[in-house]
Amino acid sequence: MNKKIKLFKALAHQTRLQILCLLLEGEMCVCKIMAILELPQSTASRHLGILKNARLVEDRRDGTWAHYSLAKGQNALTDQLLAVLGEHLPQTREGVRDRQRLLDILQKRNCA
Amino acid sequence: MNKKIKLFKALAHQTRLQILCLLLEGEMCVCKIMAILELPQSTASRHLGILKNARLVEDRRDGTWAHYSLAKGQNALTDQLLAVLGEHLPQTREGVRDRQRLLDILQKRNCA
DNA sequence: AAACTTAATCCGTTTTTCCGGATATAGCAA
DNA sequence: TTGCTATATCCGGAAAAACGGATTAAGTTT
Repeated sequence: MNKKIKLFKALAHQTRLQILCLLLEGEMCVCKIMAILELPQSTASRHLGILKNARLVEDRRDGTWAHYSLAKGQNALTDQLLAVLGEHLPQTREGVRDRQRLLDILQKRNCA
Repeated sequence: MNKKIKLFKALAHQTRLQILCLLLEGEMCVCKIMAILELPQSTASRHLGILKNARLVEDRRDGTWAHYSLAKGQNALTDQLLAVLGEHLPQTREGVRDRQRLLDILQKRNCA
């Protein structure tokens, strides 16, 4: 499929925008994203796969863990879109709520 | 539906990106878009309706004609996205081809 | 090795989107 | 009025996307 279309299709889903919004805070593993967004494991993994396939995120493997982060600096269009999203997503209702849940989970687990 | 999601869903289709790319050249009526993109009338109208519903374009009526144009200055997110698109779409293979077809049609019809 | 953990993929089902001919609406022209 | 043009909407079917439990794969721990 056309690269640009794949990119915009990847952005056209509530859950995936929420994942990108979380990743604005930094690298995150699949299990944390599942916990914060209350997603079944297969659903979280599938959405991350779509984002990765669209080159919006990239993953780093560490044993059984997969850490995802925003794919900045790879492509001008992607960078510009991520910048625009970074300006608007955190303000949304979902953005604020999800960031609070991230804090809650970090506290409970007592880790960075 | 969520406003932002509707916006990104509207962008997630090849034909609609082509329409936006054409509108970067200025206001355009439905029949010209049909002709350039070789779309059935109902298909062209439907895609324009989706773009309008997402507040990416707006229409101006003049008798039986409907003239569509980019909806700039209405919303910060939309403006930023249109700016990004304006920077990237015209360079694409489809963008170049469609602009040429626009010129061809303007010549044939011998009008501005 | 056996048990456990993390994550990707598979698969059948549901939901959403897309398509375009047919129809409806409204303005214009003869 | 009658006919013509431009556009929107309707409708039934096709295609694509999303869903989540089940399975698989790979790494870790005991």
